[in-house]
Amino acid sequence: MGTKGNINRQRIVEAADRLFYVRGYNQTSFSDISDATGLPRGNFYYYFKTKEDILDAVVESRVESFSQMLDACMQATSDPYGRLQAFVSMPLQSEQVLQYGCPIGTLSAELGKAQSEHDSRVHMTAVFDLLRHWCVDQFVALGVSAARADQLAMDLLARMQGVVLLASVYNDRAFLQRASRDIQAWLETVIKH
Amino acid sequence: MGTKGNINRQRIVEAADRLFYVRGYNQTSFSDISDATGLPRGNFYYYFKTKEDILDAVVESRVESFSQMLDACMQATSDPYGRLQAFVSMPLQSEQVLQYGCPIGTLSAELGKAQSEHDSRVHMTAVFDLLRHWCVDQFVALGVSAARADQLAMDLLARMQGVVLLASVYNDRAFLQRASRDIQAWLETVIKH
DNA sequence: AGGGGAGTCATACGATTGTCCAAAATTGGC
DNA sequence: GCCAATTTTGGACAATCGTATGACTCCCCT
Repeated sequence: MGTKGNINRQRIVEAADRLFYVRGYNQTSFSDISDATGLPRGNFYYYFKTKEDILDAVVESRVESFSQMLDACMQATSDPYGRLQAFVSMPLQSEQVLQYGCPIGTLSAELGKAQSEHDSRVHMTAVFDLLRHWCVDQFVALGVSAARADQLAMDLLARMQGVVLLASVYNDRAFLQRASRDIQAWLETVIKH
Repeated sequence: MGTKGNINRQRIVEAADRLFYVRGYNQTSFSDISDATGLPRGNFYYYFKTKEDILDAVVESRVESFSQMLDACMQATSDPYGRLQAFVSMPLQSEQVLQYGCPIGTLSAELGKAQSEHDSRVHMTAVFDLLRHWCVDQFVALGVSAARADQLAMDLLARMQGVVLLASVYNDRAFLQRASRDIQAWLETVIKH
């Protein structure tokens, strides 16, 4: 197993991840990734047979990235309510969210459009499922029933997605902060049911 | 002024509108619009100098379309609260929302990505501004202060966007219906402040 | 030390992209 | 029914897209 090989593969995935986020998947060409990495285009096909394979690797990378962030929320406190609070405040700590929106939401919206063949929606539900199940776990730990916990998790994700979308459309940092506080306040009222 | 000219121009805009919604702006080619309309590609450039000009016309068309829908909400009842309820239930009546998401939200997410030159974000804020100001008017008519009305309008739009996004990601009609009812319930608690 | 696989690189392919143009066809005013 | 303006048409354009290939270099293993 080549050690340098995985290094280049990782560089490709990292550059593609950033470019897919900033410019979108369809608007990112192999030349763009080539320019960003310094690697010739022909080299990509040693690691990935097709562009969609790169997308798969990027999605996998984002799953890993969000998984680490959830771990950080877990280690912040042992209180499930505090963990959810930390989760809600997470978009506030990203500088790029206001410019390019949510990495999951915008990519899902893009891949939700009709392609020629593959229905890529399956990919992004994986990332959303990660967050969804984690939220369900927190709500269940707070004594909520499983069915109700799933409803609350969906509501929470929907509210965060909507807030980030509108904040990025209007480039409105103040709204992002205020709406995040409102979500946290809503969480508080929901817990003491 | 040619009468047939405007007919063809309208056909182009209608086909582009549908294709931009179903397949996305960047993924829609001139050939696609040509196939959908039966008009040769060369004819497009008599009415539009560039592809972005077609996008402008499509956005203008969507503004008109949403404006008519708001008028329908206005004529449904004279009660501002009932009008807002009708507005919230609007995504429920669209069959395609579950498949392709919100026509405004998804296009905004796509155009919010970094292009080479033009910052097209200005276009979509126009459509969101239409809904935003209309909601503000309804809240003000209910006796809410202007500043608070704008906050409520942003909250309402954000919640609807988030619900539609997650519902389309999971293709979950039941969630779309339940979450819409929750938004309407939230509206009720907000009004009697 | 040299054979072989892992990894790199330049180049090229056919298809498609947005753009443009110069005729042909159509139209309306007189 | 003629002429000028408007509209239509089909093809050509340079560029770029994702894909593919084959020769090249490097390094490890026996």
